[in-house]
Amino acid sequence: MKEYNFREIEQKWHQNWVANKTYKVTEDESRKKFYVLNMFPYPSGAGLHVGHPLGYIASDIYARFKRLQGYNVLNPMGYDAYGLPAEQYAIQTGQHPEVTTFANIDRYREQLDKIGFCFDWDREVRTCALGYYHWTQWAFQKMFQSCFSLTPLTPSPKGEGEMLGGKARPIADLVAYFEQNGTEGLEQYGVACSEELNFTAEEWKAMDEKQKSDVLMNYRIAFLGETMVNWCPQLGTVLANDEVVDGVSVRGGFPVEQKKMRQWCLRVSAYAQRLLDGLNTIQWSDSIKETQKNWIGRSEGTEVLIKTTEGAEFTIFTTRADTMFGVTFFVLAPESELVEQVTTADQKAEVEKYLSYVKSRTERERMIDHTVTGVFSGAYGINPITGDKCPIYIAEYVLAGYGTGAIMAVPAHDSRDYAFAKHFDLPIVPLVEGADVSEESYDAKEGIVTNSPAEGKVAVEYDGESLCLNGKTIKEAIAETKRFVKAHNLGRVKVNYRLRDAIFSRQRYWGEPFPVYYKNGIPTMIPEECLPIELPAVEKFLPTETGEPPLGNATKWAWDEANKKIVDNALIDNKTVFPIELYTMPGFAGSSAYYLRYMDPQNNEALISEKCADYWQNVDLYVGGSEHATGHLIYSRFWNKFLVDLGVSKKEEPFQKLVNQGMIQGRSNFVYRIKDTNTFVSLGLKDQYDTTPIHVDVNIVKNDVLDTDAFKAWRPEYATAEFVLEDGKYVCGWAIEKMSKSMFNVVNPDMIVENYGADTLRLYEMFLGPVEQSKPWDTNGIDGCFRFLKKFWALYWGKDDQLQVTDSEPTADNMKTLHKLIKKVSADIEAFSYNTSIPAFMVATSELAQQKCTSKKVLEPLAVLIAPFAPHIAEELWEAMGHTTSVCDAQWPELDEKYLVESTVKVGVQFCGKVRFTMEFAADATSQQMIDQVMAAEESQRYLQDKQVVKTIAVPGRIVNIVVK
RNA sequence: GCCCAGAUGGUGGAAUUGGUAGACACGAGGGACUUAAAAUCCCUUGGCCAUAACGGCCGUACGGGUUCGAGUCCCGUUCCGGGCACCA
Repeated sequence: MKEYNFREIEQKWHQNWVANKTYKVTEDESRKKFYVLNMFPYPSGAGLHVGHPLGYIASDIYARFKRLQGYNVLNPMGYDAYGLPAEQYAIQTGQHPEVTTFANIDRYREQLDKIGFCFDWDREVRTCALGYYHWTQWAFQKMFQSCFSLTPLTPSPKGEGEMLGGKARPIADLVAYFEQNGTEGLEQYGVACSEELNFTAEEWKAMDEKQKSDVLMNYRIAFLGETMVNWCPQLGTVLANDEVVDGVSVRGGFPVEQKKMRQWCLRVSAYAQRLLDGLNTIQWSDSIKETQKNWIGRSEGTEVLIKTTEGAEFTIFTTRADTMFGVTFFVLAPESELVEQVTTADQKAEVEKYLSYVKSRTERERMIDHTVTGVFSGAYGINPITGDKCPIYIAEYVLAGYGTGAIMAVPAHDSRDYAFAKHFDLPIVPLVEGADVSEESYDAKEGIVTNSPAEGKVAVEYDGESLCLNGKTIKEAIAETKRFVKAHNLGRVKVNYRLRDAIFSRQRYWGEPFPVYYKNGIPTMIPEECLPIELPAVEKFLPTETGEPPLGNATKWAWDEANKKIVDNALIDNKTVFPIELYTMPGFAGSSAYYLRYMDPQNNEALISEKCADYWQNVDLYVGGSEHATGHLIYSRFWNKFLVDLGVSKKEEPFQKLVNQGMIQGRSNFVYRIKDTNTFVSLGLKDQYDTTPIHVDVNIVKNDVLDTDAFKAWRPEYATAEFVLEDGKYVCGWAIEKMSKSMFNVVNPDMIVENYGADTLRLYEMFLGPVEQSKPWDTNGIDGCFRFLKKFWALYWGKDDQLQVTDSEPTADNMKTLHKLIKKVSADIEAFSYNTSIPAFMVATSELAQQKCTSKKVLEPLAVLIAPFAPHIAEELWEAMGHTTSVCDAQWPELDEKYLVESTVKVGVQFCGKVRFTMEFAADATSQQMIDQVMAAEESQRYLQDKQVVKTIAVPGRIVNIVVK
């Protein structure tokens, strides 16, 4: 029989695919499109390990399957090429990050090519390529030139249907509005802003350029904002919220502090509602939708205006409007501007002391340490519902960044307020029937409201009406209070989101430069036709001595406005030549719209052409890790929605279906050295000695048995190692850990491909378990898949290297095996459960081998079925069977149920719910026929003896159960 | 604290969605072929009891429940993983 020479086969087909451009994709209106995408990798210096290709293989199978079904499949790949590691390497070595990045990309490409993916490499994108980041810069400028409002600021000519949740509009519309009305009446349009401003049309017209620029910044979607940012001193840059976990940076784990800085931001918060609503229209896992919902954090509540006895006023936000009668104090956030307005003269010293204490605490300390602290402001607020005067406190448990930075405290029904009240000995007034608040607060949102108002008391009257909530459920009480507050103008119903605007600038070198220059302090866009603005060369990649970002080292980084070009810094005169922005964009800038660029990667006129956008629409299947849930997957959705508003992107949601592949963990091996010796003891005997476990390279261990010679050669200090063996073998211990160099548990795909071939690797990665599940890599099982491919190969080859595929008619058994497989595999791929298809292939292969099937009518479709999983072997067999075109262009075999119809079925016969034996029934037997047959059967008699039949249950084709007593 | 997902042999994992639990693979044990090794093939492999043979009982983290019948549905508990977290 002809040997399965995978090395020869795979090399042959790699060359063939390149030569024939087998995976080239073009827009083809005559065929339905299907867009499969993987999260593109950051090309790190370590290269790919066996975990990386998991998602690529899964989506490659899907892409190949869809192509076989006749779809025009887009399955591209590229590189998220800007990033910290390359920059840090550059700082250490002076090597330009582009050099290391390109070297890493080449290595990635080489590794990827070995695995046989059907990527169309002509569509490759790199975020650091000029032709690519052109459009990142362009999108930023469009965001700068846009504001966001719920309804159009100009009457729309056709009264077009408005997008629920608002959309981006030209900032010019807002300027026109200001010219006419100032800010008057603006609130009814729902314009997203950093803070609410008030001016008249005259005041607007009287403003100078700088003032107008500052006002508009308040509304732009990409804006320069003075905000609290996550500053990481060790990294020398600010970070977005999703880049900080537990007060330290995700990359490097360095402490992060809060700092007020002027930074570029994206008004992601404006899209909060659309981001939330969109989740209902996409096929993502519940857990990731949940994560995004939490991150967006919508809460519906009420804002109420509170006046102080001193005449100041502030607004509080509450989701529990029903508890207005239980308010016993108010609390302001220490960072809030209200503190200054409210604090009385005689409490000023105390308050200042407290504020400096709060300032001294780091974000991390505040997060971990929840002890009750606070100070009395000296002022009292008047509860507009009850008329009661309650003290106003300042305390760090109230956050400035959420709601209005001020709350009403209801200690009876909020655990935080409760702790505060206990500490400062403030009254606690319960409002829910049966609630016991002597030990803790009653936070639950269920129960009947009482004590609102208390017996014998009457709430404040407005227009002859006063609020009474007694006897209502909490839900009803909330609704009633909202109505009352609104009706009497005491406040308004308000929705708040936890989602913050994204900080969009970084103090780094290796990122997209901003196409912005500063014209006498006014940030100004470099004209669109002058884009892209190329990242300038610098000598050093560190910040400058004066603390400016690395781009401050660039000598040619000034904008000549008249000549529209970049010139030497020396020419800056702030009349015609101006300095350019020194910040660069963050990592998520380039990765937010890359899926669109794949549709039309070479286009220099636009991000994508209208034609390509219309054809490819959005990603049908997106595969990637769930760790991007609150980062990339939010930013991308935001960015896409903005581009939809611009008319560039065609679908509200960029990724219709999302599959999160699990992480591949490492399986480490250990040897046990007897203390103070160079002798190693096998796992089973180690307890007899005093040993230290030592990580050993998993590549010199097979099935947990150490190759002792390889071990001696591994490191010089082990050259003289001695072993205490069990059964003549050295057995290693093992543990599941992260795959990393330091644990010597990294398994490289190249090695697997070298030893077993790409097809075996692909099969085995899928066989390991569900794609979505995290699991340890264990090379041990791979032999099973390799053996299977050899058996599969053997189906086609007879003696003397001759193909044994004949034109003979297939038997009924042959067809049954084939169609069972078609049914199973088609359903599995569609459901992304490849791990169960491979066993199906194994079973079918051994069945066909047993049947001695040689019929072309079976073996041809079989080769097509395996093509998505093991494309090389499929191509080889396809060619051997006389085809001159690629198996990729074959037709996915159609299922014919008629081969699966059984004349008889085997059914378990139960007595009293327990299966006692199996019986054959006619496939179309009715329940009654089955029961009759069971009753008459000889086997049944022992269970029926002396007993009475109580009940009979039969499901045709499934089960018969006789209950006896 | 709140929300989400999960727990099945020595191991990775199947189970037509309420109908013969443990497919398939690894590992282990036994055997065949071979001078030998590799490769290949065959048998056994959840636990306990039993046997010349048939067979029986227990078993899907734990405790209850619904049902003729539960790995699957419901209630409670434990453990592991993920998200959010002074968000009012």
